[in-house]
Amino acid sequence: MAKRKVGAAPTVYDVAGSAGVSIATVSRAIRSPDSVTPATRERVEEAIQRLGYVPSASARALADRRTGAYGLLLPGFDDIEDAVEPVPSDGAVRITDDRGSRSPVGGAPLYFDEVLRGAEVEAWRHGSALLVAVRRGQRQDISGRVDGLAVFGRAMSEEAIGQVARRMPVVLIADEQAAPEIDSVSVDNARGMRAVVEHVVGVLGIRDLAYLAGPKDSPDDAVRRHGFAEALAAHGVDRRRLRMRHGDFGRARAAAVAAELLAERVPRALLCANDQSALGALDAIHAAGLRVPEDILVTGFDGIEAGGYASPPITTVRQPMRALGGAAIRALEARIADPTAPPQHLTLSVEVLLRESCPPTL
Amino acid sequence: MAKRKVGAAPTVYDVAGSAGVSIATVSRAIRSPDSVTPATRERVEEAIQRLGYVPSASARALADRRTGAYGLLLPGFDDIEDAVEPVPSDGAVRITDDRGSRSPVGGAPLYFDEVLRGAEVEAWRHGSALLVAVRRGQRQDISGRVDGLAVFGRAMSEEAIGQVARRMPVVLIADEQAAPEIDSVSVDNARGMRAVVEHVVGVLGIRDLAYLAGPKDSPDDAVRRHGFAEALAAHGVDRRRLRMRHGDFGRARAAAVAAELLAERVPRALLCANDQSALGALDAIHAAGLRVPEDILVTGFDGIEAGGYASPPITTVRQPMRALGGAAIRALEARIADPTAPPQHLTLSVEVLLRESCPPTL
DNA sequence: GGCCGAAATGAATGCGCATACATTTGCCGC
DNA sequence: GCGGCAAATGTATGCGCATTCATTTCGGCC
Repeated sequence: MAKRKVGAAPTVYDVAGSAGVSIATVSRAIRSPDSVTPATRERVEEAIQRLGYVPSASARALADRRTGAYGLLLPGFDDIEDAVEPVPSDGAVRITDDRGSRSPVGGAPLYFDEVLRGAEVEAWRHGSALLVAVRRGQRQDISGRVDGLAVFGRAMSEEAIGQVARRMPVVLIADEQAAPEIDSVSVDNARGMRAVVEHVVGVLGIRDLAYLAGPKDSPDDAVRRHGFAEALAAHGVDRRRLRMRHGDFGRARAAAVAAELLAERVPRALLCANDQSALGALDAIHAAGLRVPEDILVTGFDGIEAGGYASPPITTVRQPMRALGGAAIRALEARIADPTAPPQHLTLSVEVLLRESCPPTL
Repeated sequence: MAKRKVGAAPTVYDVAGSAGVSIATVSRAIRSPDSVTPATRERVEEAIQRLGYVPSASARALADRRTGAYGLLLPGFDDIEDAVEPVPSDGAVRITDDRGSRSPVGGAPLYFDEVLRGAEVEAWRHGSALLVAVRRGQRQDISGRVDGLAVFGRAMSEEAIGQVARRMPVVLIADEQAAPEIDSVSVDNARGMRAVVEHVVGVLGIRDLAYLAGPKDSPDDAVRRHGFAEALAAHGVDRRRLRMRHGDFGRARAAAVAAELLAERVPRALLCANDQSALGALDAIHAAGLRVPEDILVTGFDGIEAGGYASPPITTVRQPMRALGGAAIRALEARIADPTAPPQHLTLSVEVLLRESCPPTL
């Protein structure tokens, strides 16, 4: 057994010594097994096993001039910025009456989980690792750690994106209004929303709609709003009859805004820019003593899990989250393979899920 | 401006040349600004700005002998293994009647998202990055990329964990039955479940219970089951009157199992090992035409978002997911700081959220 | 058996950074 | 104005690996 400092991870040198070959041979046995005699290869592999050798990704990255990792930048939320103090169990279990509160446990939309998994699987398929970062300030430190960066819409300022894009491939996720020269993958928000409106207006024949939009600075929201407007126009619905309010994509705010809107007058259908808003709208509707779908129809957008458990379950537009994450990584890989190709903008198709809050027929 | 190959990322050498100093000074200006004259520091910083220099994490890791990254290993699920083919939008939007299906959109529990964020925040607070991997085979390749690994319960075989633990700190998340010599962080499953039973039996005075457990090989489930049994014993409830069935922590299976159980006889309360199971139980209960909580009480465990949106909202035990992730990273940091300390096993406290499915009083 | 070319292997170098050690600069007091 | 010392800066080396180029080994063939 080769001598090496205990505690330190074994290196190629240890393996080489142990197998009685040079480090070059060890390296080759790993990277291009065919370029090495079967006999020596076996000796090397045996030594690797024996020592429990694992190549240092850092050294490899340095020599290769690529890190073998991609970064995924998720949006942060105010309450996410702070570390949460872990409370060790002291034996007591707090018991809380949580009836009526229905507070979202995390506060943050949990739907990034799916995107993350999609991205991770694709990255590893390609032999790369996935680094995750949550937006916080403008840290671009990750750019020194990865070969490419997938950025969620609004997770990074345009300026910061431009900075990073100068030194490595960047792909924008779910941000259709992105700079046209930067690759992007998104879902077909406009068509999704249009399909919903088509259903409500075209199929159900309802012309008395209201729209609960997202924040004014959200690109997603802008696109959905646009799809909404298009469909209305196509059906000759008077824009002036349409009432629209802006929320913040959050449930609480949506409930407040919806309440105002209902107090004014109850529309036959309330279309919401996302599921969280739709859940908020339901809160307000229930509070007003109205029934869904009898008195008012509600639709959401995103396909979050909770939407299917609401009462009634919310008609929504399901986004292919997993595929979105995978597509983002593929876009990075493609960009690395051909840095000179024109910018790619991939749009994934969505699916309308008709549920009780806005059924197939009335 | 210093000459450098275009396209290549600038290095310390470029910065040094541009600022008219040596690379050592550049390095110091970055790492320990105080050890450098304010004047030179400014020159260096200016050059860094000008060139858009970002240190190579790989080179730094090599020199430092630490990567500055932690790994988080999430459990994978069968359907996660495969990459999802992105479907480009062809203009058509599929419209599906999704009434009654209530299919979870992703299939996978989305609650890792919270843990991930907790871990990421804590890691970055410490100046480290977070690498995410999804279980798939036994790949320990990540061990060459990180300084420590946080492993979710069941995300890795015991043997593989032992392997990795030989070369770097490992902390187990939510796996209380873990090898005692490996650090772990978990939530107080036993006390949480016990508190629920205390409420049902002690406060509500119900003695006719059934338990819908998770998979037999789940450590989490074992612990919850144990807490359940303890509380029963404490209240002198006859174990033989208790009916228990094993599910798989999934909703569909739970619905099937619960249906069997109900067909046999309807208990006054059905306690479930997790929220997904409780949702499944609700499905079966509704299908059987029973009312919750009038005919039967239901409780879950985990505090997933959907539980709060169910009809009725499900009483559950909320786990501090975010804190759990943060605590895992802290444990790694502590272990790195003192490799010789005895194994630490941190248990975070949980909270019972009483909601309509099992209210504070009847 | 000896020669030649190809395959296998080894030696040496660089990737970008941190740092130990060497050198220079600056400052103080006399 | 100079010695002496501390602070500032520079030089050189190694981190672990991939890879180029040099060297050795092996086969085939005459």
